[in-house]
Amino acid sequence: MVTGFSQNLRFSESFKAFSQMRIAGESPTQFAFASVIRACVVLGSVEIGRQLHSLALKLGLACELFVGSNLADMYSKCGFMVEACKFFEEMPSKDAVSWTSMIDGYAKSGDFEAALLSYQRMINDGIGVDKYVVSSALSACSALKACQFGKCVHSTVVKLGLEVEVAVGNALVDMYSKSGDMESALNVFHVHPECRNIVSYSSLINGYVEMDEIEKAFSVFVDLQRGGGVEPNQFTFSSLVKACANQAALEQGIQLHAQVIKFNFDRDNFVSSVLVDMYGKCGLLDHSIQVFDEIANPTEVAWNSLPSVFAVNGLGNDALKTFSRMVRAGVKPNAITFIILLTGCSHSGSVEEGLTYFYFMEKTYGMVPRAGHYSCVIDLLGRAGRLEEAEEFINSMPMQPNAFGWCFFLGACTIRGDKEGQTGSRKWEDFRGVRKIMRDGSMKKLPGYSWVDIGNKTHTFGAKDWSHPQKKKIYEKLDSLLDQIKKAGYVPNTDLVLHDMDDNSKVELLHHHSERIAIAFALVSMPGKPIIVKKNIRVCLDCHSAIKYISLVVGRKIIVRDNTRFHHFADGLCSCGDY
DNA sequence: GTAGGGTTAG
Repeated sequence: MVTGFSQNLRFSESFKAFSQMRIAGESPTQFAFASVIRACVVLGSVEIGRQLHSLALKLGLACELFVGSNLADMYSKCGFMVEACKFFEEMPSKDAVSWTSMIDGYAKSGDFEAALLSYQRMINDGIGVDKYVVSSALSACSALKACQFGKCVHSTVVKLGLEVEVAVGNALVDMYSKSGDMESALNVFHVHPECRNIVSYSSLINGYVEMDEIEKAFSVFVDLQRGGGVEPNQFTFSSLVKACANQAALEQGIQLHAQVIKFNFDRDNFVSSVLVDMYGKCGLLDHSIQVFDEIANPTEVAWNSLPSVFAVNGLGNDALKTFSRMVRAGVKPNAITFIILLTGCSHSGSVEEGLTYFYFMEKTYGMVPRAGHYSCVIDLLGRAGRLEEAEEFINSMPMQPNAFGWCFFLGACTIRGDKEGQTGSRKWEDFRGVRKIMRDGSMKKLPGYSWVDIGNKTHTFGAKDWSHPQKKKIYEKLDSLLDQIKKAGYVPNTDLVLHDMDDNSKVELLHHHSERIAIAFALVSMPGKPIIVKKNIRVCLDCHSAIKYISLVVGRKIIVRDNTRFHHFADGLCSCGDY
């Protein structure tokens, strides 16, 4: 805050000095020009920048290297890439600094391919790279997870001996972490101790969090404080709290929250947003609301985190109310806001309301719905059993549904017993595209597993490979539960098992889904208390039905948090209303 | 004059 203010003051002074220079009739040097142009970037004023540009043209200084580079940088940093590019192309001589401005400008505007193309062009033009250029290029590689390109940049870095530069080392660690190549990330980290600082530590942590390697993320955190003697910062905490949100690891989440307060990062919007998310995903809505209410000026992301936890907990109405609050607060919703609202409506079965929001986003906010929004509408109609309308909707779409859209539609068809014949062969033709998208990695296909916390220990159960000291007892419990729920009216639904096998084996496989194993374990080891089971993928329809019966026959409250939402089972019913 | 890490979604 103070730095920002004094910086602004400094730049106001530089404007003043520049005007006095003009009034006195002295002609400014290209360096004086460069410094006032930089002031425009800090003050975010492209208007003054444009005036300086025309003045520079008048004085014949616009072609000077320093003035030119700074003008290109000014346009790109203010987000005017078209003008930056036009000006840059006309510059008679370009150096590493002016190229860096362009590479960085493209990266900041989200066009990472253009950033890397610029880097390539620069090399082809024979301009020597420096630490600034490679850092910018590596950061574009990170965003694209372009590990191959990143490795080429890495070899250039090694050739020029730039790895000892802290920012370059950090950029390398981050590039490998984001590409999921943790081995290479660790390698850079270990080979260059001079690059071990809070930035590279945070990149490593974040890499592990993205790979769902939570324990490794936490061990880096411990190492950072103990061995590294480095203080964690807001970046470190936002990654770690996110890990807790992903895993619904409440105990660790609470401990991190305490440290966030201790280190004074509780005013950071990033950290607060993810704390709201973490508490919501652990089922503690009151805590989410409390953390949110303490945020002084919530950004649109912070605003989004609240309705999203309402939505996953099946409170679609509260999500919509929060949206109204957001609008009243004068915060402009973004594309994700509408995904959240549509999801909330879809999970609570509010079809008409959802459709209203879908049309409202374009009419009122001029936001053109993307494939993701269309997918939500497919889900909205599909879950409500309005399959024909869903199909009409798909046919009326200006683009092909994405993988989510197809999965929602096919899921709804399966649940409603609408099989291939009725769905139409054309659709199944298109469905092949889904597999392709899944192979591309834009959708994760994970092996399913469940986990349950008993005391301070987390017990994990996979569908096939798992071992547990109390395995025998758990299987006995599972068998007796199956008998009990069958007597209560449960009928196994084997339609959902895609594997080609006989029906008995299918029942067996369903019966041993990880969430049921986890519930059986919780029942034998934790009498009396409500059971909270967490699962990394969606609960299947058969398990959903089985758990309803289990809650009935054992008379216990069972909460299952899957990857999309919470299911509160009690007395043979679920809070999701089977949506 | 130019450079490095984090948040919300299906």
